[in-house]
Amino acid sequence: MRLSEAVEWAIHSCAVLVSLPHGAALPGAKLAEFHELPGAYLAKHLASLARAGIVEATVGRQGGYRLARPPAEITLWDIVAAVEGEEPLFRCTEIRRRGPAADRPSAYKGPCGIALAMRNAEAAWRAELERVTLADVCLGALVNAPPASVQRTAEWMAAAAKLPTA
Amino acid sequence: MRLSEAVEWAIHSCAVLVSLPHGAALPGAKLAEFHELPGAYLAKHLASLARAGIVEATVGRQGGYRLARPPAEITLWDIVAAVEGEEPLFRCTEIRRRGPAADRPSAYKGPCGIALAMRNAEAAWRAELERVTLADVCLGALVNAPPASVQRTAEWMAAAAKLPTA
DNA sequence: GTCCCTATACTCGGATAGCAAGTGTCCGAGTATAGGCGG
DNA sequence: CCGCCTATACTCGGACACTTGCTATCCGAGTATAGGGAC
Repeated sequence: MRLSEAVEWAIHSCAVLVSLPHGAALPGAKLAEFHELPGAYLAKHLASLARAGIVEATVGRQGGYRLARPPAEITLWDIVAAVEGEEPLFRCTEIRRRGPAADRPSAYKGPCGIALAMRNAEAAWRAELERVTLADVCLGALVNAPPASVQRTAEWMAAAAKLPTA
Repeated sequence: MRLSEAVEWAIHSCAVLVSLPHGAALPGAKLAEFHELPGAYLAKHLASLARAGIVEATVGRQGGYRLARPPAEITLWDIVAAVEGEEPLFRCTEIRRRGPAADRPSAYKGPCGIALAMRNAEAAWRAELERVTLADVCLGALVNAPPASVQRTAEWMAAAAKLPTA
């Protein structure tokens, strides 16, 4: 079992959008070009991010994507949940209520202990993802990334971004 | 994204094996019958548990499965890892090193911050699963399960288990 | 009665199909701009 | 010269094929037992 590759793409794409000038927009095709990703497929997931209210999409000639909230208010969990869905990793099918030793369904009061434990573990995972914001990862990237890459990113962004009508 | 249904089967099956008399064995077919599971498919995953050293498999007429360790020394993570594999949920493909703004690969010193954050979250998930042992869930089940079900389980087990040659 | 041998019945394990979900792609609906035309 | 209108180019969003991995199944390799026969 593994997370969809699109999760990585979505997080990196959001990180790129952080350095977008306020009010500007960046087309999905440019966003895909920045990481050499398949544009059409990335667009599919950018749409998911838009539905989740993480990014805003504006159509038309000057259109594109921009963050819908400040980076400090977007957590990694928000992005993961938008791309993968909020459904839990573990789904209890209540097999304990089946088989030769099963009692009538109404006799099972509390939830299945195994499902509970799995749910707790998922909650810990989710809590850790909620603790990290987009601002955090961008700050870390800005410190660790090669200076030349930061420079080129700024230049590329200036050329690719669609500035608002001033 | 969701975990394989076999994870639930494996945990419940191990929980059943806890109440097996010491030295006895329970065939995979019986184990499947207890939860009305597809026997052939469950066998596939029981083999995984055996490879991981969680259960022992003995072949032959009196053969079957038994736990390889005391229930208190088997964690939920052990079972999940055995069934799903130890590969991380999130796999970083280093897309930051690609595209127009990328620097030469050797310029990227530390690991990708996003991958690090995802890995931390997974570690929290794993830690929570390692905190819960098979003994824990069985104790909880024994308390919460309907008494009639516990009774029937004991009877069924007495009939299905293959006792060691005394 | 005791021992040995053989046939049997039962076990697990890996190799083989079917299906759902993730992956990848395309085209249509909609909008802000750019240019041409009229006043 | 200025304003309006139209055609254009560009955007996103949802509908359509393809590949990977989970789901399900079967048959073969191997072993402890049970029974029969010989001593």
